[in-house]
Parts: sequence; C-alpha cells; structure tokens
Amino acid sequence: MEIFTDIYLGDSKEKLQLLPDNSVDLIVTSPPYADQRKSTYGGIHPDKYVEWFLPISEQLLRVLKPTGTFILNIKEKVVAGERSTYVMELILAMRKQGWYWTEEFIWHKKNSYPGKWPNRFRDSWERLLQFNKDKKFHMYQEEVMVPMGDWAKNRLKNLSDTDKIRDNSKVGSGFGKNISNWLTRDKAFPTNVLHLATECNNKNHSAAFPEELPEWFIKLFTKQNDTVLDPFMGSGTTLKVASRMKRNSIGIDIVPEYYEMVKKHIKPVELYILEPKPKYEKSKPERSITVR
Amino acid sequence: MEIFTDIYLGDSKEKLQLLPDNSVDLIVTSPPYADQRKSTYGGIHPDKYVEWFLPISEQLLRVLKPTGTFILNIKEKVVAGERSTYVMELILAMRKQGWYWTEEFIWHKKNSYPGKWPNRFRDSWERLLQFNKDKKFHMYQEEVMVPMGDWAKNRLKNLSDTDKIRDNSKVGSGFGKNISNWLTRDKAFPTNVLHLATECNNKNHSAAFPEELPEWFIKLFTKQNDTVLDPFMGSGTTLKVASRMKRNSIGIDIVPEYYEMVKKHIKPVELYILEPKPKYEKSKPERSITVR
DNA sequence: CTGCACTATGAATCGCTAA
DNA sequence: GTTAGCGATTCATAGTGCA
Repeated sequence: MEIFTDIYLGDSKEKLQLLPDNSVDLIVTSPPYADQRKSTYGGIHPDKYVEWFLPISEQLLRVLKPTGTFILNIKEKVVAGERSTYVMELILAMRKQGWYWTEEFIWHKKNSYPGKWPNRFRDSWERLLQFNKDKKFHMYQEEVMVPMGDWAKNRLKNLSDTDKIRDNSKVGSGFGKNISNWLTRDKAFPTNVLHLATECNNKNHSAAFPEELPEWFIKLFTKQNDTVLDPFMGSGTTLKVASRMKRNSIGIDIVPEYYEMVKKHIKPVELYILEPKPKYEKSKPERSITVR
Repeated sequence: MEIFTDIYLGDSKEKLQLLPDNSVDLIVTSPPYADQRKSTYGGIHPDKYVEWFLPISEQLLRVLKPTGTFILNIKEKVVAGERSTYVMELILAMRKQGWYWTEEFIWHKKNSYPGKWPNRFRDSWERLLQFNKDKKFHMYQEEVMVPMGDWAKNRLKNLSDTDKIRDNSKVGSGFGKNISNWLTRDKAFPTNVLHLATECNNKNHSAAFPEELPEWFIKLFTKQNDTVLDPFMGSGTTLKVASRMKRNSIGIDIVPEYYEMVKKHIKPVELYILEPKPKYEKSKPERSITVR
C-alpha cells in the first residue's frame, strides 16, 4: 500500500478546514509557546494564547477520528517571576470544547538549557498532554514495550550517568523490591515519563523536537497506513518520522521557509524507504503537495 | 540553640489558627488526595477539593513568613477515564487568594508500582508545586548542588571555541574570571526534575513520602533554627527530617493514630541527634506536645 | 570498527538601562 | 510609572573527526 505526505502553507485555523471530518488517527504537534519563537512565528501574548488556540483545537477535534488521539507538547513560560497559567486555562477550555484530557506525560529533557537565577533552577521538563475525542481510543501498548531481560539496565539507561551518581543510594534499593514481579516476563510497559535529550547537532534549522518523541507516540497510537497530522510542522520532524514508519502524514505551517524546507526533504525521505513509487500529482489545491 | 517540635491533633483549618502570623519559613506537605486514602482520611470528593483546601491555604498564607516557601505535593487522580482538573483549579484559586505560583517541580518516582491498564501507563510522577507569599524569598541553592557530569573533566583541558566566543561577549575582565570559575567548579545546580524512589518501608502511613523529598526542600529553603510546618504530617516524615537537620518543626494531623505515632517517635529522633537536652514541658494547650 | 576527544547549541530567565 | 532591549549566567548531549 502507498503512503502519502501532504503539506500546506498557511494558517492552521484555515487550512484545517480543507480536511474531512474524522480522517486523522493521530495529531502530534508542538505549537509556538506564548511569546516565544518570536522571530519566526511573531509570538502570541500569554493573555491571548487560549483565545488564539481554541479555533484551531476546534478544527482538530473535527478532523480527528473518534478512536484517535491528540498529543500536545507545550510548556508555560515564566512571566514576572512566576509560572504563567495559560496552559492550565487551555486545558480547562478544551475540555469545555469537548475534548477529554486523558493523560499528561512528562518529557524530561536531559540536556536542558543552562542558566542560573536567584529564584529558580533550570527548567528541564515539558508537558505532553494527551487529549481524546472519545473515552475509547486505539492504543497499541505492546509496541512501545521495553525488553525485559535487561529491564534494570534499560531503566538505568534512561537516567544520565550523572543522575546515577547523584541518586546512587536509591537506585538499587528500588529495583530489589519489584524485580521478583517481573522475572517471569520478557517485556515491560513504560511509564508516563519520557527521558529524551533535545536535538543539539548542527543541522540547518534544527528542531527542538527529537525524532524519538513523535516516533514513540506514532508507535503507541497508530498502525501502518494510518494518518498523522502536525498542524505546526516546523522543520517537519513529525512528518519525516511518520513517512519512515509507513504512516500517511499531513503537515501545515505558516512560515514559507519551513514549508519549502519540508517540500525539499520529502523526496529524500521517500528514497530512504527504498520502495519504488509511481510519480503522480494529485489534483489538490496548489498549496498542497502530495508525494507518492 | 535548641530545636522544638510541636505536634497538634485536629483539623488543620482550626489548629493553624493557633499559630502566629509570619512565623514559618517552609511548609512542606502532601495533603490527602481527592477521594483517595478513604480508609484514613475519609476522602474528599474531587469536586469539593478546592473548596475544602482553600480555608487551609488561607491560614498557611497567614502563618508563612514573607520570605518563606510553600511546597505542595499533589497529583490529580483519574476520574471516569480522564485526569481530574482539581489541581489546576486549585492553583488558579490560590493565585486569587494571594499566592504566587513560582514553579512546578516534577517528582519522578523511579520505582512506581507495576500495573497495566488498557488505556494508560503507570503513573510515575507527581507535582511539587512551589508557592510563595512574595516574589523575593530565601533560596539557598548552593546547598543542593550535585556533582558535575564526567564531561566536565574534558572541558577543563580545553574550552571550546563556542564557549570562548560566548564568554567573549562580555568585557575582558569578566572573561578571565569566568574561566577560573569553571576550572575550579566540580558541582552543578540541579534542575526542576527530582529523581527519587518512593519509600516502601513505611507501611503504617498510606502516603509514601521518601525522606529525601522534604530533606531536599528543607536544605534548599531553610537554614538551621528555621521553622518547618507540615499541616498533614501523617507518619511525621517531614518533622523527623526537620529535627535531624536542626530545624524547628510543627505538625498537624486529624488522625489520632498518626498523632500518637509521631508523639512516640519524637523521643528516638531526639536521641538520634545525640545532644543532651533538658526535660521541660512547655505550657501549651494539651493537644500540643513540645519536645526539647 | 571501536573509542576517545572536541564542538556546537538547545522553546531560558533575571536585572539593569534606555526610551 | 512602563516597557523593551540586551548582557550575564550556565549544563549536558549527540554528532563528527581522527587515532
């Protein structure tokens, strides 16, 4: 079966209207955080954030299949010495809109940005909010299980070497207790805490979104030939991963540079899959590119 | 100087009224979670949680010194398949009450309990909400510094060009000073993610609060002879740690069994400090015990 | 092919100064 | 008064290059 990748240049609120109802299995996205990434996205004032996002999430709710999932990566910034509350207000507003707030995963950023301030430490985690349209949704838990044979090793690997040094007293004792429960199994389920480093190599326009992040959720919530949507695709990390994993993907971005970059990169990705594909231009609005 | 430990049996909302204004340096507590631990606390319905907690947080705001800090350990439970929103509503309500929501630390519970559900993974993190009365508060960051990673020794040999360039952005005098700072440095500041195992040996108390947790915050936010308050002391972990660290402590609990247990344990703790102390009964209401 | 050394950089935040 | 701009500060990781 063939996989498609559609990309759109424009405002998500508008472009999403071109998509049919109940057509997407998974939405994974990282919208511009309030007043951040000003140089590329213009910045949204914290007070206006909810108001700005709700029309988009309304469209997302429409295009998502009842069995689908929406993963929203976001973190509130510090405003005048305290954490801003717009993320909490957004969650409350989205629930009124009809979303279920199923779960909050934590992304522990092992290499968070350095800095020192008199009243706080470095921020090294972000929220990964899981929203659903229905209480019943597809979840393929066994796809993200971690090998059991070296369960302890894997758990330890999740923590950096320095963490191990820092926590040496408790690491061992914690395992001793539960290990007997697991000896008979060969795989273990993960938890709702993800330990990943941010991308820090010098690519052009490197994404702050490590590939492992969308990959994990794509494995967990979709199967092959399902459709993944990223309404703020940026450099296209989610789409790239989706293609590699044989999922259809749809991306939208308002920044022409990103749109062009993703457009250029779709081909190499297709070659990467090493499957012969017929050239074929789908009859779609000119802003949409389809690669088959 | 001597250290006191006061404990009260009763409802926090009422007992807190016995404490003077601006008298506490740090509040660390883990209140009963909504509708959980029913057998011991009776349980508070998620819908009533904010309403139940606000009169208590109002008293906490009164007794806390302007330079003090309030650490609230809490996590919303799952209700009808989705995360409940009472924690977010509580944060919003406490801000209206006059609190600053300075930061949200994550407690990553490394050995969270095994379990399997069709639609979610094991919950292995909790919130540690930091509230303050004033934007200026005491924080002794150097007390909780951790060993640097192994990469540091490589860094000593040769500073990378990037580091030189970044450091060069300031005036020459600052550059030299900065290098020397790095060369002599062997510790780094932590982040806002704490990796601790849950305590398993405390079967009598339904809340698993590892000693490292209050210890870390007591080190960070208080110095010797400061006063620490836990309005839901349970088995008294916070008080025990505070005593060991030579901080005064005040504990309240509504459950007689906990009150009696803590009362019995105060003596051993005092012996643990290995300091001769004069026997002395303070003249206080009979519900308050003072150990000197 | 493994291993070690080196380099670039990541959704940061505070406080002061200038307009 | 208020806000916008900029300097100062800082840690850990993955990729690249070379032995």
